[in-house]
Amino acid sequence: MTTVEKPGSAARAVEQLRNAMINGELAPGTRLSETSLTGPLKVSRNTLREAFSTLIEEGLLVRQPHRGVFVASLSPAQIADIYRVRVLLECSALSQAPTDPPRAAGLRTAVDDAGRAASAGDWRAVGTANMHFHEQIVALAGSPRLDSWMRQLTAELRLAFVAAPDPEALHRPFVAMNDAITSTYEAGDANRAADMLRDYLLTSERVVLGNLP
Amino acid sequence: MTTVEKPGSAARAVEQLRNAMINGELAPGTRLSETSLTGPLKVSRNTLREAFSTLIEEGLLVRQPHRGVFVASLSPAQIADIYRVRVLLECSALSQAPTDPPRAAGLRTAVDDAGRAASAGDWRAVGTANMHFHEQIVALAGSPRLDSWMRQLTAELRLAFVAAPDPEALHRPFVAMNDAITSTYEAGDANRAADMLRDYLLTSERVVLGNLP
DNA sequence: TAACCGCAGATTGTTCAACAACTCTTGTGT
DNA sequence: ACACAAGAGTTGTTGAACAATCTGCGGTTA
Repeated sequence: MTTVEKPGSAARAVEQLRNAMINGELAPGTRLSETSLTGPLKVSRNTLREAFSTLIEEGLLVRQPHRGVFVASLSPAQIADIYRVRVLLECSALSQAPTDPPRAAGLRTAVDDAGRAASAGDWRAVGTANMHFHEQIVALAGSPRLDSWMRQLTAELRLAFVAAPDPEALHRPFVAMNDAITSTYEAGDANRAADMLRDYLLTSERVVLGNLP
Repeated sequence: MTTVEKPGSAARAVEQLRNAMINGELAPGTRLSETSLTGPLKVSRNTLREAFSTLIEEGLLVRQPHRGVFVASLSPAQIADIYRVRVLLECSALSQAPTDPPRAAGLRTAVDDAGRAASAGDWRAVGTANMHFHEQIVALAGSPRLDSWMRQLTAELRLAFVAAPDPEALHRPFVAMNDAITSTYEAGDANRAADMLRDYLLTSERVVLGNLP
């Protein structure tokens, strides 16, 4: 007996808002008026506020009391903090992970997805696949909690991506690196793969900070 | 001009519920009926639901759709996961932290608080001080995000504490270890302190798992 | 002119009442 | 004993209302 996963109005509103932010339709800093969103989303103000609450907890929205909720915009310091945490989580997960084919499969499919999207020139899809790749790295640790936190990190980072003027420069360089890291891990040298990943992340941080508006 | 931090009804309800859970007045597994809580908390159902949302995101409550919200009860697997993450976060933060007196001060005050509470026989306060000690360890990393996550971990762990039959056995052994770890860190040997901390945590995990109801 | 003040107008925070959708229990029939 | 339908109770969602707070505009004063 499989649970049917009925969405529910609030969950649907959360999903729509999250997608709108990730797709760049809601730029960081945008103010989300309660009354003017009840129409398009077809939900009541109370339900909308509940949706806001969960997105605020996820860090995608920010509430300024009595002024409204805004799409979060990451400061350089916050981005640096995210990368500090990423280095910690991802390198630990990768270096301590035993090398076994089933676990490597998740990495490989993410790498392939990124390659296909890059060939098609769809840089937003490349970004999505890249983030999925890093989520798979953390998944090597086998901790549901770390998985959840990592998803939150990637979601917030995408807010910085959509604000960037040059998506190709942001995602192009890392497709090959993903491949190299995965190959090294598949070859059994997890520690060397973790070292490559650390350099990767420091480079990525510079690129992202350099692409801020 | 300092912001006055007006609580707001929702935030006040969150605070009351959280305290009630940490103090053991709401045992894990308890069902929280919406209608029967609007009275004591003096808030409307909608506001109460907003409070539930934040506590659910914090992991202290669990929602079963159309059935209600329940005080979270940690399974042994979840506790093991929490400790896996704690080892990762705390040991990393401690080993990579430079030794300087202002940072050590936070640790030392938490240790002293625990010692005083232990002398007074107030084991719940000892547990609180212990958790504060570990939050201070993570604070050595200087990452607001890790601080936030660590607070969440300690809050959830307290749910396991209140369900334990013997609080003294749960907290007594670790006061001295806190002191030893802090002294080692103050002496400049952060790596050795991190090793001690790892053993500490593995011991603590066994104690907590052994004290499950 | 420029700075300050106060007053509408709009928006958020919170409450209340109602109804739909769903779950659990109870009682009935076979 | 088992299946099933009716009922009661709870959650999910909506809409309207009011208080508290912020914003922007216009007027006053130096």
